[in-house]
Amino acid sequence: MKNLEIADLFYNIAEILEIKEENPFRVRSYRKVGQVLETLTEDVFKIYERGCLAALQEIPGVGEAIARKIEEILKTGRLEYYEKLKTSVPPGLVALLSIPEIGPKTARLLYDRLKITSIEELEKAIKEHKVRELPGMGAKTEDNILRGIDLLRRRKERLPLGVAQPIAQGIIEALKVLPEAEQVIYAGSLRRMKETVGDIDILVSSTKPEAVMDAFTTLPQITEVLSKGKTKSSVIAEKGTQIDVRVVEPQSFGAAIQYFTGSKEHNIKLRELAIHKELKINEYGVFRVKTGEKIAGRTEEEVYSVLDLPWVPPELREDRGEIEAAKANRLPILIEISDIKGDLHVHTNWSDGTHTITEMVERAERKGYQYLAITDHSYSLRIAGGLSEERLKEQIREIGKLNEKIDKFEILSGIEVDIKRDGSLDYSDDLLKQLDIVIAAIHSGFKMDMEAMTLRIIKAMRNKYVNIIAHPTGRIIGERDPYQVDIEQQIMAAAETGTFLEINAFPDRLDLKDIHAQTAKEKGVLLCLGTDAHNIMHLDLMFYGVATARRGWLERKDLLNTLPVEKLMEKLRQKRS
DNA sequence: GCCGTTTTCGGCCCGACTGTTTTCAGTCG
Repeated sequence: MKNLEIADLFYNIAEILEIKEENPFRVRSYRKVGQVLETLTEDVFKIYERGCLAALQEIPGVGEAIARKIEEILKTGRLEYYEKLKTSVPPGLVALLSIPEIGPKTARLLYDRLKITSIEELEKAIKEHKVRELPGMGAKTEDNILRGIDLLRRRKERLPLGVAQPIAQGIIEALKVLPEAEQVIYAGSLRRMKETVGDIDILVSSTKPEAVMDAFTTLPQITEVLSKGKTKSSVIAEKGTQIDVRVVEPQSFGAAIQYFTGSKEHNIKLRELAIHKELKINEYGVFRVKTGEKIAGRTEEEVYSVLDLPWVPPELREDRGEIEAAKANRLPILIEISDIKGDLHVHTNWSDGTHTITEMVERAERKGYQYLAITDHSYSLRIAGGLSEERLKEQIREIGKLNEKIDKFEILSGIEVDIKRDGSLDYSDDLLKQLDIVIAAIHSGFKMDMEAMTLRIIKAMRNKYVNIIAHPTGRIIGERDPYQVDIEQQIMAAAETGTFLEINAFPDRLDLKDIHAQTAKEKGVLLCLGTDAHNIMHLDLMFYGVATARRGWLERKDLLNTLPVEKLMEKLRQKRS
């Protein structure tokens, strides 16, 4: 079983235990292990091979009991404990938990009293008004559960960051004009720049919260109000997106941003730290337990500071070692958008882009870049107007002429060359040699098995003219899974051959993803950012690439295109010599 | 079930909203 499957298994255990009203901390332990396994870059099996149970117990949240369970899963492909546990609860009952409004207590009650074991049976019981007869239930609860079922059925996948961010921005603009609203900001996974966002959290500081709530719940883009209180409301807006708005007093704004930015795991760790210092953290501030005195809350920096920690950038707040790093004063100095000196993956109307080389260059200059790599598609990709050898030579000459005309800016002639099924490239080495930069990528034959795909890419890396592998796993978020490729081997091969790996900044891709970028950095691989722009507006997508790099703990030195042009050219030529 | 600059045992994050209650339990984030 793979990491994600094992994680799912532990999640299931947690849910069943919850229905059985087991010790909630035990439930949390299983859930925690699920979360950790999901974000682990190394295969659990490899960890186990390396050092058996002891190595497994190095994984945070894994103790002796769970290590033994993982061992059993790896050895036998199943877990006896889980198989037994499953039989103790009707299978449909766990599914009820996925309905918003229904938690373990309600699920249990529905089963004990009405023998309900599926969503369909629950619907039927509600229509017969049987649920309202149960203790603690009423007509309104029945309505809410029905609405929950409806919500579940039309619930969308998590939104890609590139979709959620503009929606949030729109709401923020609308709230900012309110005279009652002082500061407005998005928090949650959006502020942490996670690649997908479940719902949008917005935070407002105001001394008149009710006025803000009234205005928010009546905005034109809102289609449904789920709940509305004095300081907190939830609504459904464009594309079925849930938006939660929370209002706090200005003197608590910092504590509230910290609290609502999360992640949950990060915050739990912080609060545990606070307890050791006899402090209590909530969304209103940091308080002394004994006296109730408030000692921080206006800014986020204050909150971290009273815990003797430096401020932690939101992109790092995933409980993946950032608190330990902060304690030791070893937080990375994350790359900023202003560190980016140029875009290294750009298409023009020579292939499937919409704008000319000149138009792209002008836009890049206006963004303050020092260089731009023109990397149109290669011949195999006919559908995208891939360049023939002749056309590419022509483009090289054209770029040469343009470079003579401009000052203080360098246009790099490049290509996004297709890696063919056998790992060979679309053009001869003689032609590749004439380019400043060669990006290699896979655009066809996605369905190869892992071994073949990995070899295919590694073979391309061994070509001394290939500088960069573009979108190394080929995923399209929410649409296409990554191709089967051994990412660890790919990273090792990149280190060995002096090839760079791209973080494709296009928000549907973000490929490499955060945790893989981090692994690459740790293995000494240099990464580079490219927007894959097909028009001038796309050059602005660099924002999302930088966010992904930051989530991967990358610093300026870890990225190719933070270098000034001379150093960049030097790096690009290194592999050839 | 995990974990340790209080601890190898006894803790384990915190509050808003809702609906059903007459003071609170359940759910959610």
